Amino acid sequence: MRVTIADVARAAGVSKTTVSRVINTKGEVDGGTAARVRAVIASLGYVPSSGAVGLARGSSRTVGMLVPSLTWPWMGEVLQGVVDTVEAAGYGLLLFTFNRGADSVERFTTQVSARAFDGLLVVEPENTLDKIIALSDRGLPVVLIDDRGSHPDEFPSVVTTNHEGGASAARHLLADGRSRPLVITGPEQFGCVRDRLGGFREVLPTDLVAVGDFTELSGRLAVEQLLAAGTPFDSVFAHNDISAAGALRALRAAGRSVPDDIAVVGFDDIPMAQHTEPPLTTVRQPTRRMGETAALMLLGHLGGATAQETVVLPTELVVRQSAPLAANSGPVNGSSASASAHRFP
Amino acid sequence: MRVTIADVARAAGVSKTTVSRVINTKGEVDGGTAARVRAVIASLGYVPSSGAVGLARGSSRTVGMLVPSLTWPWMGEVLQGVVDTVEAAGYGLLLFTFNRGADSVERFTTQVSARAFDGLLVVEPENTLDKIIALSDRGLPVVLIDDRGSHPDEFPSVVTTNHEGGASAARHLLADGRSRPLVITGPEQFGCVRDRLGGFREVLPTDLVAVGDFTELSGRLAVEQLLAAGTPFDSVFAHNDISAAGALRALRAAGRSVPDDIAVVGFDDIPMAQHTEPPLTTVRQPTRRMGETAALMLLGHLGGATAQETVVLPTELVVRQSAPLAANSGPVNGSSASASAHRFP
DNA sequence: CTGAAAGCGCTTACAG
DNA sequence: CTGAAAGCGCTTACAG
Repeated sequence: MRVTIADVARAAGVSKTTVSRVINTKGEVDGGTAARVRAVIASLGYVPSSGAVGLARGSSRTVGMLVPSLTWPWMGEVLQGVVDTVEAAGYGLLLFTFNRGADSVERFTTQVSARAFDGLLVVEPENTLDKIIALSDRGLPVVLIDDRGSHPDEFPSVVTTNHEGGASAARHLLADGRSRPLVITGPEQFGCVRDRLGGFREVLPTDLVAVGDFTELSGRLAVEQLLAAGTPFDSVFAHNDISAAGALRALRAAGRSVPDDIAVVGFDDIPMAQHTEPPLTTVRQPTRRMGETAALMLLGHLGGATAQETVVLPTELVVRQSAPLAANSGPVNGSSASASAHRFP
Repeated sequence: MRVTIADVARAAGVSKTTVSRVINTKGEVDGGTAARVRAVIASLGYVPSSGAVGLARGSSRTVGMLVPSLTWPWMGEVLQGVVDTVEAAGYGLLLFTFNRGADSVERFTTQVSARAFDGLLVVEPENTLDKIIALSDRGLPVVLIDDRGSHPDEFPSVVTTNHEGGASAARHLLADGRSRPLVITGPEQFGCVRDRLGGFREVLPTDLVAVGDFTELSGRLAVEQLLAAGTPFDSVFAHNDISAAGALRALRAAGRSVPDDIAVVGFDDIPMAQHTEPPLTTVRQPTRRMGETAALMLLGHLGGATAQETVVLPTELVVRQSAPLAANSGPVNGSSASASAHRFP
């Protein structure tokens, strides 16, 4: 059935050892012999069995990736960055999710111990950080894509500049003459939420802070409550684009004009941000690059490089109509994110 | 280092064969012996090496999945459906993309031949259908998630009711008293586009057809051109939600009210559809279930079931404000897709 | 009910 | 430059 290294050896009139050397370009092989072996490999369509190679070599040339959910709006970008990098290095990517609770965890841990992969990329372990630490302690190389800013120092991680991102939003609003901002945060326990809020307030102090949960509803309610209370405000900084969309909806329903009455800035720059009404000014997370960087770090580690520390990737303020460059400055081209991007180093 | 089956056998005072039998609950084993072996396995933390098991058994308990891109708005749902199903069956999922052209294809084909996985799930092979067919011919079980309606009969596939989906959009508009619809299609070569258009026109004939390419821009331009030409129309059926969003934007810019002047219906029900202004009535593709179903079909096939034919999953019209149930019937709750869902079998 | 042995398809010292 | 042999960690007839 399957063509094996033995078939190639036989057809080429050499030993399996020599075939192996040709395949892996390891050790000296006579030029003519090598050419002959290669010809046979091509004609037979021989491809080494990854399972056998892995068993013999003790590694699988595969990395695992563990994510809480695949349907979050920015997860696709992270994944794409990871897959591209991993594929380019000739590795495979084994994907796992943690969405069925204890059962998933159990199954996953088993797969790990089975050495189905050589290293692991993790997004947001949340309640499973201890499990991951245990795996890491057992010798599994791990790199964390830390979008929650949990700052564990057990393993290298890739994070973004949440503090500076918050500050950039504040500077933008300040430059636009806004002085009474409402901040709609995510869950308080997240490090990224504290960082974004801290960075924002350092530039533009405010006591109008509504604790949200990253949902559209929480953004809508925050604005509705503030409007109902009659508290004056001239801008909104939401900790993610989804809750910013909720804020936009509440403002529209209340007849407030964005950005004339109220400017709105989000966080993430998910695809939807280009399609809200008006298109959303937002602090872009470099999600794809975070994926690429984490994969590169892990591959480097597998290749023997010494484990790196935390790598910080910069956010980028993307200016669209919900908070243009100057107050009432008219329409801004919002369909091209990079064209209208404003970089803060 | 690693705990092997030999270590377990030694510690339990039995042969590797017996340990293997206990692990796989295969063949008769004395109850006491089995209990002892299990205790040793637990205390040593033994987990079989997946590579070795795969080599010995000739299968990897892993399925591959090949997608053109991970950042498309509905890909996350498909992936989630696949991963959930595959994980529940104790299989691993190896993910591949085709985004670096010939290079990716080459690398991928190699991985396949390396038997890194037992079966393959494919989304939209597009220009690589011949490659996939070749793999299938070589004995690799393949299931296609066919969102483009290319209808190849080389392997089993999961599709959705594009024709009926188009018809349901037309019935909805017709019931709302609309008679002059503009259809904004996707690329003409796609089977799904022909099906959606055909289904729509059977119910609501129209000659206002703009060939788009699934981008926001194409939706915007189609509407702008029709408005500029002064051609009257009272509704829009766009072949995906992105181009529907473009249509919404163009209508808003032109001062046309949606849905009072023009009703708009999209296709897909991507997350963004809930956040457009107004929220979008759309024909929902059961993307997650398509992923689950395809995975189930593949696993069944691997388990020895005879290969199934094409499985067709129904679309579902989700009614939101851009085209409510009756003309000018006022606000519809658009935040809960399923609550406001209208099923067509 | 249990075990010795062969075999899955490779890689890697070791020897020449 | 090349090959015989052991070994990676399992499973599976085969024999008892």
